Amino acid sequence: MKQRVSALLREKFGREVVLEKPKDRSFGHFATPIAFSLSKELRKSPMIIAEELAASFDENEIFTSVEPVKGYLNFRLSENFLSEYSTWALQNSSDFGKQEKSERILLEFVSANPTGPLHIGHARGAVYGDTLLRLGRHLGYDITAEYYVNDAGNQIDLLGLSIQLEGRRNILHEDVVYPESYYRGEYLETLAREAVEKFGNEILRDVSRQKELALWAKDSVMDIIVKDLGDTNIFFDTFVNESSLYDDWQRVLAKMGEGVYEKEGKIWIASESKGDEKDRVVVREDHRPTYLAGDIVYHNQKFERGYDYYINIWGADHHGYIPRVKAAVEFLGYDSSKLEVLLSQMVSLLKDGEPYKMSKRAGNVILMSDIVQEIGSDALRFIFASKKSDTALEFDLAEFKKQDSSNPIFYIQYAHARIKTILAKSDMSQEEILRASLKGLNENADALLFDALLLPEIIEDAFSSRQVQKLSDYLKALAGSLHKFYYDCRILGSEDEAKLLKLFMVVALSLKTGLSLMGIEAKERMVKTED
RNA sequence: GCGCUCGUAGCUCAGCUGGAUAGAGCACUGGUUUGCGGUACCAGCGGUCACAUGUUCGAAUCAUGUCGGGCGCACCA
Repeated sequence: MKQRVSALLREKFGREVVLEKPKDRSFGHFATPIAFSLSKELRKSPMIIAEELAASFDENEIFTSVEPVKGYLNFRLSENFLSEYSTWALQNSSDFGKQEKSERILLEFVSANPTGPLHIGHARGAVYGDTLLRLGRHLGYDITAEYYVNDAGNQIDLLGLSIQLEGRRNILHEDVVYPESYYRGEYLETLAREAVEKFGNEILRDVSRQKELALWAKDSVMDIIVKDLGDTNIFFDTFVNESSLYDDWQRVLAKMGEGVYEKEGKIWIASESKGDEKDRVVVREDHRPTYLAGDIVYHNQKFERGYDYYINIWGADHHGYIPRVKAAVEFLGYDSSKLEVLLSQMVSLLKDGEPYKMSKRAGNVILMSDIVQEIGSDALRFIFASKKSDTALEFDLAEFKKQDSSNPIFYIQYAHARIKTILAKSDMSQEEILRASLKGLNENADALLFDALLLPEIIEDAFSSRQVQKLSDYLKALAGSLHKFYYDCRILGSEDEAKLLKLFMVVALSLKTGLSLMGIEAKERMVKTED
């Protein structure tokens, strides 16, 4: 809709025109402050320019009026245009808001180490990434969702050790001395039991078999992770194992040429020359590669696969890591501006106003699966997709268990269900409703229709700004408009029943499409559940 | 100390590529159709947009500085 308007104005004025939503709907559907920017070059007051511009519009199919107000140019869309657009949207419902972008994008997210189940922080990045993925695909981008599995290095050794400790203590009932760092959590005991079944008790005692144990266990851990993700409708196309990349290390090292050098028996990357704080070690004196080495090989492999654009979602505590990876990408001969790193900030949880208690059995970490069990996948996804990903977030679980308007996900679902219920109750057929024209609606109905038709713009904006909360904010507002309209206006039995039902269908289409882009299924009706 | 980031209503947060009177939800207070799901709706209360200076016709938005919070500053991932 906005695209059509922009295109028309661009043609008319010969330049990009800033289109905004008027503060007050009574001004019109769209507005532009273009007269302000023209006033300098034309040496005339914005108000006069606006008046002249407004007068220059002929009759056309899109606008019913163009009015100058205090220097702004306000546009009102014609009923005809809105009505036809609505009919088109309803007839092509699965295409609503779709576009034909063609870039190929590699989106890497979650990438949590295969050393334990996902916690609430991972969940946030996962939901953020998956929502972007859905938005991007809706816009036509060809996006690959990828998970990078850090299955090499210290953390894997630590996993083996941790399973042994847990098994020896809880299964073999031995006294164990805990080292400084090891993992904890209920899943370790489960893994230890499975290991004993598969390999026998010795696997828990033999220090030399830690690696073997860990390499077996990490696959089981990945199964847990994949299940946790699947339970919230998050699925990956590809998994890349760090361990599979190291064969390539010498070649990649050579490829970086001047970007790497030897000093003190180690190999360094000259990242400082690319804006990093200092140069970094990539291979230690004992020839073991550092974590960064793995990421360099991985990013090389990514770029060799030849995507148009690369997006990584990282925990915000890794933000200092961005310059060195970008430096490496440049040394490898690629354009680092094609790599965008988005950050997902920390999450703290409350329950009824009190800090959420972390269970010892979970290893003092709030597990994603526990929260999904408590409030459901829909609520979890909604919470994380409704706040800017890169600012710290605190939320109260209790708020999302309520079944009234204070709970946004409930509120939106209820709006959708209300429409479905009333459509089911009406005697009119789908065909009859679709045939109705949306012309001649009153002001409130017109406003509701316009709001519902804005979804495509919201999707585009949410994706291109990487701010997925714009979608949830929109859905909340649209649901609010619907509830209000419903309260004010009798639908069934009214003269305009067909029109109003059609209007409601457009609203339902937007709500349903928007929710599905958030990975949430729109409900046909609300069922009151006991807490 | 250095880097990044945030500071908007009592609370949780929008708004930030500069634009019309700064918004929403929660909380609190008071209301609502003898009608389609009241699981809803309406109204009220509440702000020096952390502070200062600058740029501009115009600043919550941009720049610089100050103060305050978070994160990072590994040959750990």
